[in-house]
Amino acid sequence: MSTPQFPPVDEQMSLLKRGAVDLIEEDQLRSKLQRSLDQGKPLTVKVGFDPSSPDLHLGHTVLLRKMRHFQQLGHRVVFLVGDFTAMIGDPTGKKVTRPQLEREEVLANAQTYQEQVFKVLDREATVVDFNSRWLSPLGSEGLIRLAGRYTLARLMEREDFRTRFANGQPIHIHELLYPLVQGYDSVALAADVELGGHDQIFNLLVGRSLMREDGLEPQICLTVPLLVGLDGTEKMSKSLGNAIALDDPPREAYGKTLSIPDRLMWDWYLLLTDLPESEIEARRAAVAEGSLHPKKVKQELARRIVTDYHGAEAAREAEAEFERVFASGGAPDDLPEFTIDRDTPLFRLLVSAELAPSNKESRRLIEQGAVSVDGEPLRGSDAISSILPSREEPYLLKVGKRRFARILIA
RNA sequence: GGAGGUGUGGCCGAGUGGUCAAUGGCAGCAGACUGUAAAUCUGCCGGGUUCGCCCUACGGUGGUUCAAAUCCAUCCGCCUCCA
Repeated sequence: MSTPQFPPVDEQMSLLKRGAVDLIEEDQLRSKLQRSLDQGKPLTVKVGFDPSSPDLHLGHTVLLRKMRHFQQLGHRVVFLVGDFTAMIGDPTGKKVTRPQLEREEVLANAQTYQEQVFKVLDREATVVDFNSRWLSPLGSEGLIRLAGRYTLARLMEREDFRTRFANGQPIHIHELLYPLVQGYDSVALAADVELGGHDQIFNLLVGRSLMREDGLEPQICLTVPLLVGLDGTEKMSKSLGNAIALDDPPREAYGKTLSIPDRLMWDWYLLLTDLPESEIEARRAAVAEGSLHPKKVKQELARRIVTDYHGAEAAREAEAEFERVFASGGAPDDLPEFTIDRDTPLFRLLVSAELAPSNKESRRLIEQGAVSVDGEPLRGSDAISSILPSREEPYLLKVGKRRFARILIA
């Protein structure tokens, strides 16, 4: 095994600090890096993942990219699947009746997770581990001993617990155990650094304390911000519908990126690309003084994001199509095609072609002037039951801005 | 173990016998406008319809009533307090 070549400490620090929220403690990270450089030994970087929701979006990649930074510098990144913690994690208790199945489910999720994660991470350089490896053998005795090493008062420092307690909302015991168990993972791995989202800072710090108590050198805690989603206010999350999923088709990812508020794109540049910060600043300044159009900058961002997950070719196509559809009112290339019986009234036709979910909605859309045939808008209550004459070539139907289909009248 | 509260459309939340497909907000959809799928304004926002109406829906079930989201019984879920 060859000795890894690490870049100079200052260079490492500047990459690692990019976009970080918390870095506890900066000096300690510096000396760890120095030592690793001197001894030619990589740092162990721990990142925990709860495999309960396998659909990754750009928000998750902020953390993944930071992991990637460590990998680029030659460090050892442990992708820790919280398979044990996920199994005790459900507070409603509805799922506890079938622990066997649930374990399978967790493992299946972890698998899906990994497939997506390696779009960002270097597969070769990633160590995948499972925390059940040490948490299962711990047993109830070990768990109680672990619980004896922390106090309620310290756990209640966590804002989440504090406010829930103050508001009379329930806090289940296992939730209190969570930070401890997560902290124990750090002890088990003897982590040099733990990364997480900013919301994880409390748990990361518990790991730091437990390590110190165990006589280990405490881990560095480095957090990254939660990415703000498409709406420009809430954090990106699938349930809020403001997310770009990693497996969103290129044109979706492209269009969604262009729809973010302008002010948000600087953060996205910082957190979702590796464009040097000086260049980001240069663009920002150029936009501010009016010499660069914000759309241009945002298009570049969208292109970069799509390129990362779908390749340069897909990004070019997505951009061309976006221009065609939205800037010039054209239609995309590959459209779903339907063959419809002749004499079908328009409102039924829309439903058959999956352009409207129900007859009622279909009527509404037509009345509101949302429907056009071959580029000609159809409007009004007369149009609802109108019938398209049959002909050789298919009709191009458009509903709203984004729904298209080709219709062939049988 | 005891006392009380609560369960309404995708979400939050009004409504306490008919005028309720159910006020309002959010989300969503559409139109106008725009560099944008942003912002703003306007409209729509359970389903079917021969446009008369009809069907489904207010935790589940059963009942009272000409009529129930609203009353009664029972069951289920969630929450709080006391022990």
